[in-house]
Amino acid sequence: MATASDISNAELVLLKVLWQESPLSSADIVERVQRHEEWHEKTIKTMLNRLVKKAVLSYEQAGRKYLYAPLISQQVYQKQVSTRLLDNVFSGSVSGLVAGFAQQGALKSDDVEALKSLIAEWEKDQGGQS
Amino acid sequence: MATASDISNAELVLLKVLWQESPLSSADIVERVQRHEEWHEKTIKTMLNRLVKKAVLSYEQAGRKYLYAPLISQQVYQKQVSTRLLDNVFSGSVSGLVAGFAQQGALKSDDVEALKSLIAEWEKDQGGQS
DNA sequence: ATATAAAGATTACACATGTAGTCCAAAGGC
DNA sequence: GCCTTTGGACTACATGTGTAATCTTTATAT
Repeated sequence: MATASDISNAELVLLKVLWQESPLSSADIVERVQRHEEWHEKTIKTMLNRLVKKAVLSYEQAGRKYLYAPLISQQVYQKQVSTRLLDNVFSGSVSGLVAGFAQQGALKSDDVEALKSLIAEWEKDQGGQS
Repeated sequence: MATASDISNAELVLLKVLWQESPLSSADIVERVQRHEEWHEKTIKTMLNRLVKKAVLSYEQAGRKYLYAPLISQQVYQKQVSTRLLDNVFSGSVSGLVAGFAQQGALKSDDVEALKSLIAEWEKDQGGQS
């Protein structure tokens, strides 16, 4: 099974494209990737191949082309990498993680509103559950 | 300058030891690392060497030994990796990141209390600044 | 039909990383 | 003083990753 730690930074770029829209042909992927990265077409195709081998992407044949699609969802990926960061670097402390962002001024007012809702949710569950 | 992305997972283990206590001799580092990891002494010494070359660690000579110390603080490291995760995987949305944890039940009541304080701080600053 | 272009498969190569082994010099034990 | 151990330096080697070029098989344009 494909785990997020098997996905390199460069590969993540392709995955992001496919999270936005899939399935896509390699030509489409190349075109979209090249909007932001100066990567050679051959490079991108190599990465597509490796991602298929790693079972991160699937493909279906359409004529003589392949149409690629992600086998791992963005949600699952996000969960995996953020959990690893949390455990590995912040000893499991969510607030420690957020505190860093607060210091850097990375907290936007939208974030704060969303955090308040999350906290309210959490407290409701807590009341119901405990 | 040493940036957090130059530090591999295995190397991070050594760095964590030195964040707890430094400077330490290689023998001490080996001993502490081996409390948790089954790594050969030679392996650990190779990594020490590489970390020095990468300017992640410094050393001072003490007789015929070296005493190693981190050149990057845990705070700076945490900031770098969490910012990279945030930008790269969550498009800069702190609340998106936290929402994932909330779903997984990774939020502890300590975290929630700490988050409330952070929010209160943030709102105070906001009032003063805007 | 033939030459060319396009898709994917295969091969290439340098640098990073995990995982040690070997070499050499200094320190200590006896 | 000689042998063994210990510290660090250097060497080794497989696998992963970034970055393509070449090969092979069609499809297509003329």
